[in-house]
Amino acid sequence: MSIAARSTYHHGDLRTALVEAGMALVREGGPQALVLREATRRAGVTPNAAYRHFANHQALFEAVRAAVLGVLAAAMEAELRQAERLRDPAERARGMLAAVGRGYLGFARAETGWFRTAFAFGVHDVEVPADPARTAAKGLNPFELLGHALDAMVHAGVLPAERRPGAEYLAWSAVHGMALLIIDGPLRNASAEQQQALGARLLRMVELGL
Amino acid sequence: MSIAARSTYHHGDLRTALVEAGMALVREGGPQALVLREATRRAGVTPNAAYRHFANHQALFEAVRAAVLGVLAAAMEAELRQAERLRDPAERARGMLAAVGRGYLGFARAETGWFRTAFAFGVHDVEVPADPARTAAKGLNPFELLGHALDAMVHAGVLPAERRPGAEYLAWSAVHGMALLIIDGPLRNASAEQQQALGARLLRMVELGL
DNA sequence: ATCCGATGTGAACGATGTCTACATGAATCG
DNA sequence: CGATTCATGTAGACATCGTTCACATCGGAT
Repeated sequence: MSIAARSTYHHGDLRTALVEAGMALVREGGPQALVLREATRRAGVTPNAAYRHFANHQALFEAVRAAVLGVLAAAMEAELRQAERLRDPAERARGMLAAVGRGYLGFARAETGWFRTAFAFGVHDVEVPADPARTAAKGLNPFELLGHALDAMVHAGVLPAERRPGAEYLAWSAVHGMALLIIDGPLRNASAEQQQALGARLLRMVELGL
Repeated sequence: MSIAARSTYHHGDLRTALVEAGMALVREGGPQALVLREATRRAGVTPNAAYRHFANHQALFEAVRAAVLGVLAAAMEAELRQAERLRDPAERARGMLAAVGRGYLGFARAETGWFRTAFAFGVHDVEVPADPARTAAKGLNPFELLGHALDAMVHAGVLPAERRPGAEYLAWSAVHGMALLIIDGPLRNASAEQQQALGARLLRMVELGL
């Protein structure tokens, strides 16, 4: 449905075809790899056709980023579901925070190109992606998932309520920063075990220091 | 020395002229704003002249980044010098860690374009910049300054020695992540007071959780 | 004084984002 | 059912960018 030459004059659903081509480009190569002309090429269409669906390159990029954020959210939710099985409420709440962090870091390591794209030049507002198919049931974005975990911690008495406001920024800072150190920074050559160990230690630091 | 048309055929010191032009470009506009041809234009020189000093665009970019890292290190050292005045060793060690973090976050807020450039697509190895004039006496890079502060904490008994190894990654993660949230993320619209308060709280979290 | 290596110039190529004008065809409406 | 309209795609062009190849110019070593 992407590279194939099309018989009909109209494409059918060029918009999503372009976004999907963009996601493929960006998956390896990161944000720089999103070149409008190549995306149209893969969709079997003239470069200008893209302008019927996106105002410019940046608009296409934002659409791709939104889709990528949906994938990230799904990865985080997958981890969350495991933690939610824990019986003890305090244990579960702590597990949820760790799960959110693990999902985030794991995604950064496994899908570097996508991760870089998701946060290229800023986290922005982390909008919920428009495509509901790619989003999990609740439709929460990564940031909201983190808030969810923190709420659970307060509810379970693991985190004092007065420290709840703003806590997502502290936790997110730590995890996001480590993700960058891992994919591009001094930890990029560390073994997977070392990376995971440091990640776990970071999450303990956050939990302790919050 | 930059825009001026030159009378001599040879420029004199085109290499540093290009780096300085690049720094100006990147200061506003961030990494994307470093366009080779514009840098040569500002140096009053033909585009190809750049290739006598840099293998390609990326090489020029790396040179600019190195210079920017030097400025960042200087900003951090300025903050450090204030903390080093404290008498009580424990107090001083803790103050040094906070100073390093403050310098980092302050630089990110004050020089967004430069900060983005310094860490565009990865922290890499954070090399010491080649230009000694821009570097402070010790010639330490940002990462080493952080290690310095942590060493002081161990020495002062504020940080258990067994937790020292790897601690720079945890601290850097937190501070770097928050810097990104501030310049591009959900905290970009927060007031300077809120940003500073969150920064201070983050640093307390790190100190406590390390 | 002469040569030569370092440095800068000139013209060109392919690629990219984007603009303006034109072509096509599916849906709407008489 | 046929004409028209409007969303969608095409054609061609432009400015800009990074980069290459051949040539020009100069300053310092011989």
